[in-house]
Amino acid sequence: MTRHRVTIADIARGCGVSTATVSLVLRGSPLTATATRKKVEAEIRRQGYVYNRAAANLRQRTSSSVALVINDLSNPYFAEFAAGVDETLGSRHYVTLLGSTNESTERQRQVLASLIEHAPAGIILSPAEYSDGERLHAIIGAHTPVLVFNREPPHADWAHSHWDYLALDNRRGARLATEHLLALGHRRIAFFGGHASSSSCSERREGYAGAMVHAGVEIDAAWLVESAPTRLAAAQETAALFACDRAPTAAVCYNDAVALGLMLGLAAHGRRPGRDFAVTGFDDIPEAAVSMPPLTTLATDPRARGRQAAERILARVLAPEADGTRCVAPVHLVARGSTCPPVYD
Amino acid sequence: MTRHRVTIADIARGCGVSTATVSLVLRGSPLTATATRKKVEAEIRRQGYVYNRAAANLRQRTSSSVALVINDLSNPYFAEFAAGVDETLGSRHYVTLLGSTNESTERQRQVLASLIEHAPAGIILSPAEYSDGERLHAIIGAHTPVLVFNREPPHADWAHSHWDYLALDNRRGARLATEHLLALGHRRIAFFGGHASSSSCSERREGYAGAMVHAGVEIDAAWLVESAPTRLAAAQETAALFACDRAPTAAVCYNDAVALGLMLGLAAHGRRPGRDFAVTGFDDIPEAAVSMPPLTTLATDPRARGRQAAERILARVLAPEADGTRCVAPVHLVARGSTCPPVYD
DNA sequence: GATACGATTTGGATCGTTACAAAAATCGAG
DNA sequence: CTCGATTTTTGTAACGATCCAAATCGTATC
Repeated sequence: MTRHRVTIADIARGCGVSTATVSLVLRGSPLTATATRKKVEAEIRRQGYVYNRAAANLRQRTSSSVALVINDLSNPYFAEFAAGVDETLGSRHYVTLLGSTNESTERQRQVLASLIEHAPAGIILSPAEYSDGERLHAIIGAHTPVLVFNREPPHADWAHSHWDYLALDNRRGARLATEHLLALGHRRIAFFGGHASSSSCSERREGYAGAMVHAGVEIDAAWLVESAPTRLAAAQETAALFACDRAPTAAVCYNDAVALGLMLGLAAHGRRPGRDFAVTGFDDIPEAAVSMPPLTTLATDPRARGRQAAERILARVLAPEADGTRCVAPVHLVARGSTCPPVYD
Repeated sequence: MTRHRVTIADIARGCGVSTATVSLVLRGSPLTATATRKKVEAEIRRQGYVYNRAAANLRQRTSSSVALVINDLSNPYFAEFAAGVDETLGSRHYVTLLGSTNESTERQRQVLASLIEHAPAGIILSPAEYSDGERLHAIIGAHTPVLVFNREPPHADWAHSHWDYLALDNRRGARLATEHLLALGHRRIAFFGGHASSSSCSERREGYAGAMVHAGVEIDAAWLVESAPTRLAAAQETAALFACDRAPTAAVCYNDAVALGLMLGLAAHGRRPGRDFAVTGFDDIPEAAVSMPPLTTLATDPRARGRQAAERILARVLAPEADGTRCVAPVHLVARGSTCPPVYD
């Protein structure tokens, strides 16, 4: 256990060739004679040599890692995203450097500073809430390609940076959900949950408002309810929906967690979601399909988003000078039991 | 963007000192005069230098990373575990190398081989199902400390290896759940879900059987039902419970996913969990608290387990020669609405 | 003003690998 | 056999940091 790590020098010595030759064999170069290659490979197995990629990266001024910084790993949506990222990076022989920030910008700063010292080829960043674009630039610098996922931090000067952006089609998703409810006959539709200051929430609100305006329905200010994007916070805000005169008969929720929380809250208020109140979510987390009632929501396929993010950052690594691109991933409505025609009190 | 990476040589040149001095400043050595330190620090900021930890690690023959290999990242339980690991590693200035295997031993082999080339200081491994201990040893070799989490692969020669092991107290957990049901008056109690070949499932079955025997209740073979440990598979196996004469009135489930699946399946069979059939889970995933009815289960605090795993692997890195240790983490019963007294048909 | 001693600074070798240019080995043709 | 053209192989200088021994700098002491 104490023996030093086996190096190519040990292999070279062990079978009477130079380190350069061993290196060629390791990289499968066609420059080596078959006989020597066989000999070297045998010695490698005999001594249990393992390649030191860090040394190779240093010499070649390359990197074989990509950093993945996630704001909330305990959210199944992001966990699934991370799995997708790792899947694609792994298949391209990159390794994933993980950092989770728990939605703390301070921790995000530390995590990024630490990861950058490992010289990742690129960074996939799902920013913590309230992140600031300028500040992120200052921490990361201009040398590492970045793909920002999901949220758009304010003050990010996209025009002049080379950062890429990947997000969901929040507007269209919320519009689809709203149109679905309108088609069922609802007119008093709330937009429930999320922090309006976040880009994803405001985009979803825009989609919702767009559909309402298009249908000629005026939005009552009391129908816009904020909450932290968690189940618990959402459940606690339920009462706010019924505080006004023209109480809504349906709600477009910020995401599935909020929708599930709202359904719990409704039960506590004696209303049955899917029977006398309609609810939609956003994300289609696994739980949505099996909740009671099953949740009508917008599928976003986080694992596919993860794969996509990995593809894009690797593409960017190969073409660092290209302008930053913005990509909006499609979402599609999955209608389930949580939506029903309106029932008025 | 094309400019080469700034190195300590650039800093040294930029303020007329040697690279050795810059290195001392970077490491906060007390050997440097205050004036030069100030000068060097200013130059570092001016040029936007970032430390290259890979180069330092190479020279020092150290490592500042720990590999985390997870069998199923999309399972919230493991995602939470990963978040705990990363939290502790980050606070100790280590970086997490992530690898997810999706329960495939083949992918696990690739992932481990790739991660080892990055010379992690240690590996935290939650093995894919059907992993083999000997094979894992062959892939990883004897030089990297390993902490195995959650599952115990067969053929692992713990006595002679230095590998550590961290698991949940599966036996006690299942015993607590079973005793809880017995105390409610149940006698016909099933053990539902999981693959009996896995170590965690067989341990839980032992705990269940122990409690039953202790209470003087004989177990009907028809009460032992296997299923893949997913919600869907569990829901589909529900019928198997009611195929026998003496149908059970309660079930101890392999884990929460299985329990939630069973509750769905029960509803489809016209039985109401928590009213006329009692169900317990294992893990206490966030969803358990908010399902309908809320699930009685065993809390294992996966984030704390993650922190614990990180602590232990770092301790092992400092003392590589010590014997491998086995540690069993406590679990505790959380009684909720899914358990009720028995109702016979 | 020479000496000594602690406080700072520094050249140069080194970690494990690869790039490059040049050397050595091999081979077929004349 | 010799010669030129291929194949193979190899010495050596990097990559960016750190270690170590030795050099340099003050400045207090006699």
